[in-house]
Amino acid sequence: MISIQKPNAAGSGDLPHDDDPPFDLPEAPKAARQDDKNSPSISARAVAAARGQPTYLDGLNPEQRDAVETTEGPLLVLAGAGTGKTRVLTTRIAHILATGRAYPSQILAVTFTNKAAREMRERIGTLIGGTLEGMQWLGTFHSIGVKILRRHVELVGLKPGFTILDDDDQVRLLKQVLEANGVDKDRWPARQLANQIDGWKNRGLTPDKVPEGEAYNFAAGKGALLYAAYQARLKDLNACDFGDLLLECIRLFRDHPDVLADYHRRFRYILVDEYQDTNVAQYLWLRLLAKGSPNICCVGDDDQSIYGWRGAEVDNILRFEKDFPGAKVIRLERNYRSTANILAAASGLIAKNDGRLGKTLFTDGAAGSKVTVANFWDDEAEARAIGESIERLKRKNERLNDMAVLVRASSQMRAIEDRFITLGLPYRVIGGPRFYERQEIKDAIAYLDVVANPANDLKFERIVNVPKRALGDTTVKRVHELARARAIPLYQAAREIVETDELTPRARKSLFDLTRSFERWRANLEHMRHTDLAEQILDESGYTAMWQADKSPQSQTRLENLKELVRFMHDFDTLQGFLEHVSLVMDAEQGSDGDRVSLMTLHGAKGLEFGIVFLPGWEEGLFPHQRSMDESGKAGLEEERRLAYVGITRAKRLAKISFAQNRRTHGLYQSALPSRFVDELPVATVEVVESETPFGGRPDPFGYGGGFGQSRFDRPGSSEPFRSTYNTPGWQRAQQSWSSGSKQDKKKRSRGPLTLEGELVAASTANAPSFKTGSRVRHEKFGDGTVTNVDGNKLTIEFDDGEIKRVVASFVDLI
DNA sequence: TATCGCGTCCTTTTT
DNA sequence: GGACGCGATA
Repeated sequence: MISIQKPNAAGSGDLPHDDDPPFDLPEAPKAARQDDKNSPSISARAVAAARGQPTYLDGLNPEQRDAVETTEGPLLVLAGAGTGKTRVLTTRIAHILATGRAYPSQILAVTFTNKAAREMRERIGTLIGGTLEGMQWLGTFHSIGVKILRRHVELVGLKPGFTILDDDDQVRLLKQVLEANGVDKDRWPARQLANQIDGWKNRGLTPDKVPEGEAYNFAAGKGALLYAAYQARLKDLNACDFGDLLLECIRLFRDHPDVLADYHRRFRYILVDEYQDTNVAQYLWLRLLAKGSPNICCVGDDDQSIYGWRGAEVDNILRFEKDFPGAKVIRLERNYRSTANILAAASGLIAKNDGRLGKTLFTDGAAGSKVTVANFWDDEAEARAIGESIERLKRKNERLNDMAVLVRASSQMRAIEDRFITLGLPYRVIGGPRFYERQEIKDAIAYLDVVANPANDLKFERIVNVPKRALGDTTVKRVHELARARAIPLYQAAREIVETDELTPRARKSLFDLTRSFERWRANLEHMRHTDLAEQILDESGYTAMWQADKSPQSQTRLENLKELVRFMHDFDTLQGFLEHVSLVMDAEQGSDGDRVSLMTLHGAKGLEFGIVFLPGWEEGLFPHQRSMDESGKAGLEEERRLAYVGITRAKRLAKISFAQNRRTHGLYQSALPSRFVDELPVATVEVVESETPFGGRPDPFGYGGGFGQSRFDRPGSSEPFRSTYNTPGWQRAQQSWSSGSKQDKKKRSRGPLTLEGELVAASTANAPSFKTGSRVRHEKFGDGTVTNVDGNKLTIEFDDGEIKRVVASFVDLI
């Protein structure tokens, strides 16, 4: 019995449980293994059922069941969209546990996101009845990577309590590296180098392994050298970036076979979610770990591989059978999510891709409605139509929660959001800047980090002059020089430099005060609750005051976010524990209150499902995106097509595709061609719809739309001249500046289908503040303004930037 | 040192 | 259209 090297004390919160159960526990019951390959007979199941056993297998279809019960040997589960992938994965784990094949701590289960890990944990818990305990190796690639590294810190050349750099830190550090190596940081931006290095790390390349040709991509051949210098700096700082969490593990496993052997003994079963998204480093990591046990089960869908641009290798999944000889492949093709028409549309589209493993989704369900395709004059008309369509559906008792608008690029969101705001349609944006990525949260965390860990130079640099305290570049540079010369952390250098007269008196005083504050806070670390300390730090540093003094409309939200942060810290026992969580789990559940339409990118929609899905912006250049095609050619186009496939398959009942003839891009009004994907949809599954609003554009008979004639969605004969001037761009521009009550506005409202106004008035008068002409109000997005007209629950507001907008009252606050 | 105005660039994004 | 970064200026 070999015991795993004791984890290092610092930063290992999970220490007490870490080594149990011991590895030499009695073998799991052998009898249970006999039915591995063949499903138990009906009578055997009846017997089992009588003993009250595997209810978790109920309701699985034969393929799913096969995937659950084939526990031994390599297994690839090709799970099409909506075929019960997560169910198989979680049931499989429950099965392994229930049949005593392994203890929870002997199962390695990897996901990509914390959310997926969390969900899996919960669902397994439900299956086995209760909370899942002891599955310490269920997590993301990165969180498991850190866990392994923390247990063997000294072997990888790090010290206990090493820090994990976030994006900002990484770029800040690279800037220094560039400067130190005399690289012109205008010509060679740090951001670009960061991407380059991430790319190398994704492919498992250490500085010495970077192909010579590629090393020349950056700064005239200095690429690999800068990469090496960056790694050296990381070691100095006792830090690593996300890529290192895997690379260092790989190095550890290769250099220390004994350590790897320990993990081999430990992990009897390995499960991997979303295998099509793994990159080379993750693949190598898995390969090394899987050498100990053939029981590796990867679940994925080559048709949903949409992260090639960040290093995912579809090839990993395509190659699975070669990599793991004797592998069994199970296809899950029975779809439980979408109607037959939606499935057929998606399948027809994805069939245009080469190099697939190939699956044919089917359903026993109804044919359902055809996928609709509509064409609009421009992006604003498209947004208007979506808004009206949603209102109409809502009146038919559809829940907003069950609808989503999926866009290719976030720049498409603005037009749609604007429309929703005007209509008063509640919506939520998914995947916007997340909580921990917000400036104020990062700043606050930087303060806390420096208190807990004075050697964290990058965080110190982040907040040294935030709020402004007269410590500009020149001062920081001096501190840097001293730190470098003496090989000490910046913070210590700051403390020493204030003892000299190297700085201007003003800077010296200011820096002295700052270091003294940090000393004070650090002294309080011992005897104060970390939440109280956080409040003290935010107050005394002047950080809260900085936002209180800020007059921008978002400052209030920022202050609330800070409060939320402190509230969230209560969930942790120590500051250290909190910081550890934050560095890895940049993720906080956002409130999902109320009935709201979801708005997100197609990438963000992966794994989700909605009854009704709107897919706007299907235009050449936007979708497929030009850049994707320019940079990656056919592979890029195929990835875009997979993205389209992902989009359509999110829909359960209704998928509504649309494209605009004109779109505002980069501030320019440009004409666009329908996406080739539109014409690739199988004709039988599609219904071309007339624009659903009076304003929807038709191909322009006077020649403007000349370029659109090829599409089979242009029906000669049905074209009419503009029925009015409403669909001209000029009209729309004019419309923006109208105040309420104008003739056209009334006309517009009465023409269209009834709006939700009645309902909204009813809903919002309950606790509506009383707005009147002249009221000063604040809008989350548009800022402050003055009410110039009140019309029921709709306000016309002249914002301070001169914009006049009509907004539903519930979107603004009195100030 | 802080701030303003100008030029540049524009997918997707998790850890 | 708008975010960001830089250089000139107060």
